Amino acid sequence: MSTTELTNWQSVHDEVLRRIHTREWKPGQQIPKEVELASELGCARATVNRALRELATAGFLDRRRKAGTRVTLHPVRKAKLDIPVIRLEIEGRGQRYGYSLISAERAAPPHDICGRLGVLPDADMLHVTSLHLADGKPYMFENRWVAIAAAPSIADADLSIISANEWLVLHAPYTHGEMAFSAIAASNSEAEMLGAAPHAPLFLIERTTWENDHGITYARLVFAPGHRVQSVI
Amino acid sequence: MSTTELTNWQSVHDEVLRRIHTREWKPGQQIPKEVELASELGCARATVNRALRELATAGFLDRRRKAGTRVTLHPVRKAKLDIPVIRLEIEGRGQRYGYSLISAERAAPPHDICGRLGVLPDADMLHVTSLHLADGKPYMFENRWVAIAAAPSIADADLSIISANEWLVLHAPYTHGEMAFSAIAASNSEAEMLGAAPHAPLFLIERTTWENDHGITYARLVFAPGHRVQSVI
DNA sequence: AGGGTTATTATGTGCGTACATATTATACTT
DNA sequence: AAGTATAATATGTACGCACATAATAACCCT
Repeated sequence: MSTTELTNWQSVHDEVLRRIHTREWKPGQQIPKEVELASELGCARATVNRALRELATAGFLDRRRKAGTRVTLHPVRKAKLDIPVIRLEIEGRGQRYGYSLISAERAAPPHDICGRLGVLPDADMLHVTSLHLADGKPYMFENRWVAIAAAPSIADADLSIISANEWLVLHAPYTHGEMAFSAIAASNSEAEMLGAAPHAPLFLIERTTWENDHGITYARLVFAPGHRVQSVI
Repeated sequence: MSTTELTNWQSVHDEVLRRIHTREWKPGQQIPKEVELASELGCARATVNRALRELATAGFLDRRRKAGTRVTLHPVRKAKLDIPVIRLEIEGRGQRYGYSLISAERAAPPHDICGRLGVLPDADMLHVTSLHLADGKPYMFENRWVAIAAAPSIADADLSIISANEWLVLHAPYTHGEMAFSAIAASNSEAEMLGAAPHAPLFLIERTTWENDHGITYARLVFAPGHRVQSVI
């Protein structure tokens, strides 16, 4: 055994992943316990623990106290999807960002918004619609409802300069949220706004955010034709 | 200072997150160094380190050696998206899973597939099309190319029983992959297959997977109308 | 000033020990 | 046989220490 010692958690991580990929350890199979691996690889148990922990959160391993560690049977792969502010998303692609406010008015929320955000039908809300541009061309149409109670100072913000999207990120951080992707047919107004044919297939993102079970905002983001959301696995 | 001591990393994590949310520590601001926080909260530096590390990977903090730790200015929120095998996705929703193979034949790959997977135009590939059903109704149409060199034994698999999707997960684990979401108009054949109107907006997922820069498979998954992909932020 | 070298410093990580906790296996009771 | 208390065990984590590493600050020389 002239095995070079793996004394850092990264190399242990890689070695374990290698054994999983080469099927040396098969799906469902139990792998050696931490102390055994530690002595085999020539490092401390804490180091092995760190490596296996990362692999478990990544979905490659199932770990349970006393029961030990085994290779995940059906590895539920997790796609990681970065969600920057729209402006940074566009600028990051080397394009020029543009923004134009279409409307901003206080109004009572329609019924479905109440349900989504968990607010009362007579709540004081801000309804904002705007268009985001990339290199001068329509990129995304934003239709957003904001609970003013959750972010009072947005009433004073000049939303013709900074988008509600970006204002909220800066001033009303959320604790958690939901996001849903789907495909819709362009309505007449959306088609006109985004320069698409009527009934053209458009990519839709719906985003709802809360701060401690207190609804902040619901946004309906309709993208120009051809939009792709990409992600690494 | 009768502060109760936070002696586990979870509580330190929560406390730091609280200070970020309450704006006690503002975006861009530098937070106390690990040793200071440790003595303030009454725990070891390693404990603080663990908590801050998790917050950094979650995107709330920016950490750099010597420069210290500061609250992220534009928190790039990360959407986590679980990608189970289609069968489990459907069964997990309490529906009955069905599967029917449409075609499976060896063929030379079209030009665009070569580019995506990085294989030669004369490569030996398997072209599989199939339909996945939920409660007997069309759910998703799968159009897949598999590099036989990357998974030779798939030539012997009975793809009328197990879907190529599931077979590959079990027998040809990948090291990394790409996934793209978009909206398309249903082609005539897709419309018929999925029970949709021609040109109806359909949700499309394209998935490409590699094993160590060696292309394995490219899949084009077209979903029945109304499909939504949901994710938590 | 300018450019390059050297100290300083905050985070990153490894190690050994100790104890906590969840879960399983075993022994025991009825 | 069934249920219940008890022991055994693998992982989870806290701690203190040491050293590695990267980035900045200070210094020095010309």
